[in-house]
Amino acid sequence: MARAATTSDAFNAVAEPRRRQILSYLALQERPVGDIVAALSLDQPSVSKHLGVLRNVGLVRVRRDGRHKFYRTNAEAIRPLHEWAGTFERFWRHQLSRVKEIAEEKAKEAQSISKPVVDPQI
Amino acid sequence: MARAATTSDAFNAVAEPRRRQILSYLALQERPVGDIVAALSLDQPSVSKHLGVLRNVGLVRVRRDGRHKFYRTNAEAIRPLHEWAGTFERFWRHQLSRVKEIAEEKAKEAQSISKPVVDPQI
DNA sequence: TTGACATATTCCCATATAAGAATGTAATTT
DNA sequence: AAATTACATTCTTATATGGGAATATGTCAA
Repeated sequence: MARAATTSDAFNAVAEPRRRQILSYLALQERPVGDIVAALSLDQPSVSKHLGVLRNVGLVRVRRDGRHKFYRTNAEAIRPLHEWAGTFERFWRHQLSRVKEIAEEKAKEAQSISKPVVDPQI
Repeated sequence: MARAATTSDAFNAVAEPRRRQILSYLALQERPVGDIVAALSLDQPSVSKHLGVLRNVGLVRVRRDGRHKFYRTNAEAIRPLHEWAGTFERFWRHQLSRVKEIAEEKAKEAQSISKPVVDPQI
């Protein structure tokens, strides 16, 4: 079996850096394809293809106006990703506090070496 | 150019569902490879390969003990993902409030139809 | 040393990419 | 209708994948 399609879910879709750029660009305001091309200096077909992937997984929405198509990011679709990553938050907090503890222990050691047994308070 | 390597960053690495499972499993406690194989019912070579990818991008750490290797997830490495997704939080909040507004407007309409012009307060 | 156990690596294969180039399609203007 | 503008699709190509099977490596035990 090969790698899962980029269109299989939001996780695969946002693995591509340009698609993340596009999402950020379209989060603030809807934009026609040409603006994305200009703003991110990518080729037009490339942008259309990336937008196709993003549309497929619901990460962007389109609105047509004459010969322009306005795309905007559908932030809701990014939420599952945020939530999945969020389930690890308590773990990285623990890790951080362990790192802190160790750092503090080391600092203490260093202190007791440089200042042998003089004036423990302060 | 082909798709970026799964080992190019955390985004690509976690795009694979089994690797996300492994990360969740190893978040609570370090585990030898055999436990992962049993818990997720995957083939051992498959697990080793996934662990290789995760190790490459710093998503897991290893400790050897005799002929066992204990893996644990390095939650810190998931943080950038959480933070990137988090930059869209205010947008999905806005979207939600818009949806709410619309729902409330509709409810109001429905109400004014069923209760024509009777007692607007309350 | 031999053997058993735990994990890693290699090879093969079907599949999917992303970029680039070229072409297609749809809507608008002249 | 012809030309133009704005996007989308198709084709090719180099490259990477994940699973399965087989094999290699490393560590301990008898």
